[in-house]
Amino acid sequence: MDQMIQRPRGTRDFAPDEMEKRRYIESLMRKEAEIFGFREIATPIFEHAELFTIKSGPGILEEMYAFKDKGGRELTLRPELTAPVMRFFVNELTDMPRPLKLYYMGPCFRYERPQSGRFREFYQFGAELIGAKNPESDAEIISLASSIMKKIGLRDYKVRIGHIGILRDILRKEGVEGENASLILQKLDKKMYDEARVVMEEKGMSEASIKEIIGITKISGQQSVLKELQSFKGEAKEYLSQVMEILEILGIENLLVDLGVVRGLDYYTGVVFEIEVPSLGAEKQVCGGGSYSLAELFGGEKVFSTGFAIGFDRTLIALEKQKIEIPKKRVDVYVIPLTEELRGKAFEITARLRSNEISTDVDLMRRSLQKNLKYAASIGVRYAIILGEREMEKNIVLLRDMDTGEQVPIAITELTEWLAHARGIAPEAAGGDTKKRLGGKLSRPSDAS
RNA sequence: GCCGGGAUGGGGUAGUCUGGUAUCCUGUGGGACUGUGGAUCCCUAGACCCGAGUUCAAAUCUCGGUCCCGGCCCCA
Repeated sequence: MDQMIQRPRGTRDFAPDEMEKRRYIESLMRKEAEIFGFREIATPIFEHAELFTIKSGPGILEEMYAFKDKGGRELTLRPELTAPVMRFFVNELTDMPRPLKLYYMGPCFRYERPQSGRFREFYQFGAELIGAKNPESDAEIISLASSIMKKIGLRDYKVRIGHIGILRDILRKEGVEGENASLILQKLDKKMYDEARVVMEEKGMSEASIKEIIGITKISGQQSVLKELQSFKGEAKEYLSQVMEILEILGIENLLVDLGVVRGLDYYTGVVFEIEVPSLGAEKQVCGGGSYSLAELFGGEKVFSTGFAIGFDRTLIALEKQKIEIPKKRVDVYVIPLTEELRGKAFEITARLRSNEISTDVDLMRRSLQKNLKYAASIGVRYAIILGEREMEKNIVLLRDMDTGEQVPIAITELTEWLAHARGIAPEAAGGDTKKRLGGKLSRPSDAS
């Protein structure tokens, strides 16, 4: 016991109940992405560290699981998925028809201090739409992200949409670009207006522009707030209006224009958005995205893209807080032989049911009937099949409905067919009247999955 | 990197202040029970996060570490 090996800090094990829930939510996300015409891709768990330092600077090495392999290569476990996807695109997918609509799901790793909704190994679900730069593409991406949230049953989420170009344009007019602009945007993102003001003054910006910028970042509300931007009539404003219009036509809910959404990253070029669940507290952001231009950083031509990444674990926490119901998976049948001699018969029946896609468990502990029934109940099986010598002489078994306790004899030859009906599986060998024959004898659960 | 709260069988807990044989619930395995109580009763196994120190004696006190929870910093 003392020598038990602990799981590394910030990682998790997932028990069957939890995996069932995770896979279920994941499948809803995938399904939605595919309904939108996105196709799945996967990239390696580790990459050259350079892939990420190019984009974010050498400072992030501190926050990555970076290591040298036996060939002396500087590698790292991937801290996110946008860069790998763009590398993949530049390397091998540039000749695919545009726009490319890709989605992905997988583990990422960051060497950070774990806290609520924050782990060292965490999962991201994301999508990228590559090769288009127009309002409808941004709307498509935002639409997918919010549709996923809706589909999985999340309530109380807000989609905050901004446009980083509006702020960048004003800064550019004042001659502030690159690093300096990023510094200011970072402060604004955290709503540290006083500090942002100090920096802007240092960079020699006019009082009017400073006031305007701070004013703009505070603008948030329905689409109509865009009208408040009267003094500013840039392309960006028009672009954002169009995005909002399309989203409205698409019927997307919980939208909020919020020009304070900044995302302090250099490569974001236009529309940026976040989805947050306020009840989550400090780690309330469950999704972030926007349009960007990264391909040229990895040696490709300049290609505009737009995408998002959902923090899968946080999203799950949000769903758990609102006590969402996940359909429970059940094993259909548990086969119990009453004597040693019947064990072979039990496996025979088990194999036949399994080959007909009826999920079947069989006694592997040589337990008594009572213990077996108890076990069957505790694992939540739907039907128990009891094999006894008396019935076997007549080639029948006892079929027990574990929910109701009802028990009926049934011919072995009819077992598969009957269960297939009860489960809602279309039986191969038609025989549709079997259902009619036996239908009244056992109540059939309505939640057949 | 910083601040706070924690860690006792698989899960949940009592005991810790005030040092002395570790409590209860639940779950696991088995039995009563050899063909039908998913009930009941019984039995078995199973823990003081790790290391050092103080002490006749440490789950308990001291120090160091690990991990968990929450909050900062950060969040590509």
